[in-house]
Amino acid sequence: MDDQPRLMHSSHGVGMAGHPGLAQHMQDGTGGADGEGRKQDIGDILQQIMTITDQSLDEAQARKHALNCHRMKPALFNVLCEIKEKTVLSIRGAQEEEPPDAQLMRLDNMLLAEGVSGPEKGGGSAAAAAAAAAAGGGGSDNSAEHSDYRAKLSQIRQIYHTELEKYEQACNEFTTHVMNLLREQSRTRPISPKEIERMVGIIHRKFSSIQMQLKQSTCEAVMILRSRFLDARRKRRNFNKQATEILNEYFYSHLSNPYPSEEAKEELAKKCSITVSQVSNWFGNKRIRYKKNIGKFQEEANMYAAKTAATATSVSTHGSQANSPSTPNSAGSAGSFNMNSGDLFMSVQSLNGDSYQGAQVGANVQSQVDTLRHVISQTGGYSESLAASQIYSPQGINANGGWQDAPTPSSVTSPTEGPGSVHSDTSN
DNA sequence: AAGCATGATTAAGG
DNA sequence: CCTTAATCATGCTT
Repeated sequence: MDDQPRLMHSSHGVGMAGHPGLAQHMQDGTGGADGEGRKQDIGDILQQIMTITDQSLDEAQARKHALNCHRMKPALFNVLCEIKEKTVLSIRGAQEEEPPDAQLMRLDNMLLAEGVSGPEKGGGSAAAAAAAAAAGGGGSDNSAEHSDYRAKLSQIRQIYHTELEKYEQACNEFTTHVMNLLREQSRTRPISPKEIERMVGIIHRKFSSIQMQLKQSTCEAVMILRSRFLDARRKRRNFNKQATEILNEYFYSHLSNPYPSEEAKEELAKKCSITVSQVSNWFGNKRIRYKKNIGKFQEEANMYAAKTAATATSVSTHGSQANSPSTPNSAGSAGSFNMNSGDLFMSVQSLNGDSYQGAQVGANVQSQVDTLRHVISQTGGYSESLAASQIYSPQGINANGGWQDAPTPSSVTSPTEGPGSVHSDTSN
């Protein structure tokens, strides 16, 4: 429409030069009395049709008008109608229904599942959650990566929607345009509503194939984003120091049974701002690595044991005020434990042997026991290596490597080499 | 760059 | 589904 002037301008001269006087000839309507004349007339018309593309628009318009006014027109129209009647059946038979495209359905489903084509705002976060669930295990991850992912997804979503809208609009425009054309043409040639319908169908199909491309590329983009997101998850980042501290604290204060319950995991996860599955991972790794090389973790164990022991004792002595993570005087308390480590060890043993199976109170006691034992082992390590090794070996880990069904600590194993060979690496 | 530390993943077992 | 044990892949330190 916009380029009408351009078209007119460019082809004006050609049209006029190419067919001088044709219109005038038409309008004159030469004598229809004899067959010769009629034949020639039709020949002219055909010629005109064949060369119609060479004409400029206004010229064509004029011609069209002339044609409409031509006295032969109704007859010609009728003939065309007859021909049409005969052919329309075959046309209709050729193009009927189309099976719902499986590919398109897949794409639609995926886009819906990704939240790209779903409802407005909730879609993005839902997709992120879905991705998280697919990636990890469950639970909502609360991190920057997520928001990043979500932002990118919504960006994709936005592009998708604007493009889709554009296509839809273009499709509608084109359809109405074609329909107008057809309607106009229906004055000159027979066009049934069915035909228009069919045309519209064709247009829609064409556009929907374009839309499918859009959907496909959107899907691809989402997949890429997602895989990158998953890679980013796989690409580990160390937990921050505080989180590690909390986890270690729990681990070493539950050393005889370092299997946090679901609730405990949740709480740890919350405290460390990581997911529950990350907590599980951490404990899994920690257990296995600790068990594999207890000696290596000795120092760490002592540290955390002393720390929690200090807080624990401060709790038990001072009653309520407890949770200052910065333990006041870990060294001092360790020193004081050093004095009567033997007694404590005895009591620890008896406690450990009797009371920790199952009950919550037992577990509580047990954690204290663990803590104390660590402190003892630490002090023992400093004073006498043999005691330390004896104390250390029965950490609930039996010879088989089991943690739960550890035998009573009194059955101290330890041919010199056990995990208890502390003296060598405490200096490290 | 090498080597260790560490979070995540996977296979196997219960 | 949870655990262990092995392994991967990366981060950090040396």
